Amino acid sequence: MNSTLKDIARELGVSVSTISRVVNNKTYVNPKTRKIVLEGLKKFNYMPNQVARSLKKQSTGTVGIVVPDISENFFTEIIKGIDEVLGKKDISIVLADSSESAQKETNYLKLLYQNRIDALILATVSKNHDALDIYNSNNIPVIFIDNMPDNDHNFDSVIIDNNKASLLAVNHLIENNHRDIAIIVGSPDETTGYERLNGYRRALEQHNIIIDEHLIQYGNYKEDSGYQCMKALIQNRKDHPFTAIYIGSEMMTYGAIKAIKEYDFRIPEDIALVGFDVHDKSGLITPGITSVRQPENYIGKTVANLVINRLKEKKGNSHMNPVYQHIVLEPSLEIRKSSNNRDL
Amino acid sequence: MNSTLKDIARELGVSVSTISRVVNNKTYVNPKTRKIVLEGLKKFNYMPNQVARSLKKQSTGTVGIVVPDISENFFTEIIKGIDEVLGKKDISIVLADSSESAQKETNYLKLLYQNRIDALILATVSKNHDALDIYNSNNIPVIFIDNMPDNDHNFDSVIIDNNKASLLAVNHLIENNHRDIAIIVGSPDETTGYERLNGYRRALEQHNIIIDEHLIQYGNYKEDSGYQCMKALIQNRKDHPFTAIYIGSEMMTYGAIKAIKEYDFRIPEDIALVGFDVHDKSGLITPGITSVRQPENYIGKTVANLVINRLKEKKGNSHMNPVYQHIVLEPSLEIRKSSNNRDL
DNA sequence: GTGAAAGCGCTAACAC
DNA sequence: GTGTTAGCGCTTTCAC
Repeated sequence: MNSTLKDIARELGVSVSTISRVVNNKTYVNPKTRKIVLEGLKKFNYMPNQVARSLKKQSTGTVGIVVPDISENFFTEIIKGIDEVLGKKDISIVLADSSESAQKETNYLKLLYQNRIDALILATVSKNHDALDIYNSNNIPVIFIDNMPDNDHNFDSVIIDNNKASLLAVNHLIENNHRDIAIIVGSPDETTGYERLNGYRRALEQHNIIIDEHLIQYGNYKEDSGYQCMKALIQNRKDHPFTAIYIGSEMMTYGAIKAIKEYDFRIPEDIALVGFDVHDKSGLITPGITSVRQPENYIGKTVANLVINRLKEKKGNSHMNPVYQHIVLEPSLEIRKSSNNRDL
Repeated sequence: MNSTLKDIARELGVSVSTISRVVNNKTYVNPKTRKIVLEGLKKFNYMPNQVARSLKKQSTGTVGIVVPDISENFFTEIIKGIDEVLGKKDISIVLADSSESAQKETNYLKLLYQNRIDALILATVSKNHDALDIYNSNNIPVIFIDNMPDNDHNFDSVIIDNNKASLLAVNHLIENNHRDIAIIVGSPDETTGYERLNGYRRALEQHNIIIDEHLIQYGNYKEDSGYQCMKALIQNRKDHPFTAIYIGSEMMTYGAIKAIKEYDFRIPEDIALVGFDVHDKSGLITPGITSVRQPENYIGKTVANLVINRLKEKKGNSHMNPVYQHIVLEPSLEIRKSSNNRDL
């Protein structure tokens, strides 16, 4: 069995507080006793009980992360970035996967609160954030990534400029002589859907292209919805023709391509394509897919530093700086074969 | 601020223990007081402090998972399987990424112990498991996945039959008329390396093919090592010719293909290829890669059920059943274009 | 059926 | 420089 401070204190004939002092080496301890204690700790292989510590200190040294899907590279790369920074500060991470379910997300928010995480990083899929009230009222920092919350902004956030992301994508297609450009995008209830659609509209308007609302399809980020949306577009092609498509997520991109292939259209010759967040770890995806990319690692590091600052503030004043930070990072466009038919 | 049992007790004029009773609804409580208490709990939006609970109960309801790389689909799919089962039992998961570093792994084992996880699921990259002694002596179940520990087997495990995996892969190549088959495999210090190499040898021996030791390359599971190993094989090709290659991990497979392409060899015409754990989420990898596949979701669920059983045992006897379980699951072979040149 | 009280393992005043 | 003690929030035994 594991020994506690009390056990060791009894054994060594010193008080618990003395041992606690050398374990945490804060106050000065007589070098002689310190040595005795250190040997005792080693002998008993003392491992502090973090649970007891957390209870006493009212802080667990843990931050919670909730994402919709840990098998998406986009999220795992962010998590790694976060981990790189927080690990150095001895802050542990508790990771939860909401499986794109608002209900599960809410449950996790409660669960994590009960576990008294020191801060929360949230890639929300929900419109309702009442579960965050308890974080607010207990002064626990919450930082949004990927998606912003609906109404009030009592939280920090780190996202990319989704509007600009779409401008990059659509302008690129326009430069490649496309004017009839369709889009498959997430629900406008989420900022990632709303802002990306916005950018699409703006790009077209800037080039005086009249927007055909039939070329706009709303998906749910999953592969099958990309497939279904693409099918719908293709079936309407007679009345609402298009030569290019812009798709707002990785899995929907793969689904859409599946549909395109089923109808024997060629990419990019018949349909030029720009995706979003496409990670080709294999380097073998054919055709290479032009895609909007986000700086995942940097997002992760930025979020982590924000967390650290918030935690530092809290230790100081006891009240957080009420000015919330909304950090907006730059997306980029990775150009591959799928969009390039300038030579036709 | 958050209210505690004490706060609410004072407010309602009942004792702390009564409230605790209705919160956990174990003992019978007078329906009238129960009602009063329930209303009070709602009014104050009571959220139990899991830290205090854990300290008192000497159990956190949390299991730790340590994997070498959360961006590998192999691991995230396992984690999802685990989560599906444990989530239903209200057991939370703490996830740690050791980044393929034995040092980091050891640190996490200590950290997780200090956080008093109730059980540990470990995909080890280390040869030294001294850090697990403390788990052993405190009766905390440890379950290995993917790799087995070096010497003693005081732990449960859930792995696939790696030997058989190689038989599937190599026999398939032999059936496609290959006899000079190279291999890139993980370090023989790990069971995933050792057993996969073993199976490779056995398959060749069973077909009376003399093994050319020069065709055996040891990598470290990362992409670049696949690339380097493949390059080495190609450069020795004059003296040690081969027409097919079997590669023991996903990222090494991609690295190896990169090298093959650099030398302008064709797959499968010049070099037929079988990979391991290749996940093609896009469905667009060209050529399609024949690969050994593991039942990740099922592995996850199996591990989770083992955890649950161990925890149940512990609650009962206080001593765990000393018979350790080593569950071995079946790999399968997913056949695609990369290995198929039977028609040549 | 309910309350009082001990105690999980630790930290941090406060005394000396 | 070190020990004593209270208490973090909770569960659970033991009285009544």
